[in-house]
Amino acid sequence: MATSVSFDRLSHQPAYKVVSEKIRNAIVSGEIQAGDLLPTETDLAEQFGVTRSTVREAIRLLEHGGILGRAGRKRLVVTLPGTEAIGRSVSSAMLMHQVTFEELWQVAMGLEPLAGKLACLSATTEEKQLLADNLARTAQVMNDHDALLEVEIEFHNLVAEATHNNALLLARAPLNQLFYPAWGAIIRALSPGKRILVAHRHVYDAICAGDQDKAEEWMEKHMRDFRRGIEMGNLGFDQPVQG
Amino acid sequence: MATSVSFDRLSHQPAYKVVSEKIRNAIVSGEIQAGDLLPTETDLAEQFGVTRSTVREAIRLLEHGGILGRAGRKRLVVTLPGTEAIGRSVSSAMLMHQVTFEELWQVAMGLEPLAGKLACLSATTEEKQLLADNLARTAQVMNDHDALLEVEIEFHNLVAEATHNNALLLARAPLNQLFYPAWGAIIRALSPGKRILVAHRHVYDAICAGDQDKAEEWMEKHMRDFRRGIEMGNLGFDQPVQG
DNA sequence: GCTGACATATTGTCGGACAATATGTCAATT
DNA sequence: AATTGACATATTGTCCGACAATATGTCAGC
Repeated sequence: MATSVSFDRLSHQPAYKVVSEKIRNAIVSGEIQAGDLLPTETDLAEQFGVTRSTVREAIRLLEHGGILGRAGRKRLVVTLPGTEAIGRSVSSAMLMHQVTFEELWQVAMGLEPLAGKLACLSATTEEKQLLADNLARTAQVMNDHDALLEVEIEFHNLVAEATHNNALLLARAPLNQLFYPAWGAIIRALSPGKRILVAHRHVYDAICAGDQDKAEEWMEKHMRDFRRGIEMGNLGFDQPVQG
Repeated sequence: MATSVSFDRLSHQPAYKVVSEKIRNAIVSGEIQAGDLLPTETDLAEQFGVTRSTVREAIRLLEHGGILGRAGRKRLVVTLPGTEAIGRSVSSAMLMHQVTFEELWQVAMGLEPLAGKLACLSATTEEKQLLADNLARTAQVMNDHDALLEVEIEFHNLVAEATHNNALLLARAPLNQLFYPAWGAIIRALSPGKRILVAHRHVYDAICAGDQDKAEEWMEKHMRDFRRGIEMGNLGFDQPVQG
């Protein structure tokens, strides 16, 4: 017979990918710190023994993940991928997967109450103050739909940040992004300023009092309101979210 | 006075970014379906009126997000970014943010029990069968650490898939990836095969019975075991996760 | 010390070139 | 008829060199 030996499928990775991986490793392993400037393209090209074009392609590969950013729109800088970068890429994936409001909401029901609960444990006085400021502004703009949307989103972000849990922040970033337009539609359709303010106030009180159960419970109520809002506004709860 | 008019800060986006955005839009908006072949680089260059190098950089930008993949290592194909692609990019972000086990675990405590609960509503008989198969294999390999790790991870993935909630799948992908090594360490240190099997079995039973509360509860117990494992194994519960 | 002029460095874009490899075509062979 | 082989073609990966636009640094002059 002929097939006595079998060979591994040899993987001829393109150079730009190899270069990209090397740079990524140097970054993730901490060899290059966040905030450091990357060597110039010409330098990198020399070091790796490839052309500048190849280096450029490698860099683009990393740039989108938010690992690399520009400092003053020239030199590239190693950056911590923030929630925006992650939110963008994951939420566009969700869009392509035709995720429905219901699916999004279910995940948010897992994460937002959790955020409220955890915030009770770790919110600093500064963060509590920011929440208080937010509440005050909410009370003022209750009838201005656009402004209300802003403070509503901000409130949830503040609570999430108060958890000091980066994993949570990154996980909920895409949800945030996708809910944005939906919240806007609900607010315009139902003017739920009052209900929002009440729920937020309870969550805030709970956080200040360190009452985890109450924070969790009111966050949950708040999210259920959101769901009812979509249903009542006939915004298509089982429809794919729109970008 | 001089400042009667004010000019917008003109944003001179580099061409490769513009091209990348245009392609991305065409994809996300559904103008190009997943599975479609992208035009060749030369074509794109002509259409956009730029050089091939520029097009290539634009493509690299999208390639990393998993939106574009290769068909047979030549032509580029529009692809749905799967959980692997998302998992990779988000988990590397979490690594850079020095996320601790505790933070990860907290998020998992929000998502895994939720997955169990939702799976009760939507698991098909096929999926239940897959879970049953997994349980059978788990019983067999209980003392083989590597194999046990595999089936353990698989079980959680199967439950998550049984929810048919893409948002949930994408959100938990990075956690999965980061827990992997930790699970391995726990299993090697404590040989918790028995406890794992018991918990899995209860979750499975609950899913088959459609008992949401029970599924949620046992998933929670299972995750608490995981936490105790890290603590008992002295694996540094408040330490940053290692890649 | 600040300003402005100037040199320099770095990125963004272009154009062309070539090797390696898939893909398609078509005749020759069995 | 199906397979094989030879050949032309298309497409990607990589290289080179070039230039414009723009930050950045330097240094004289006020």
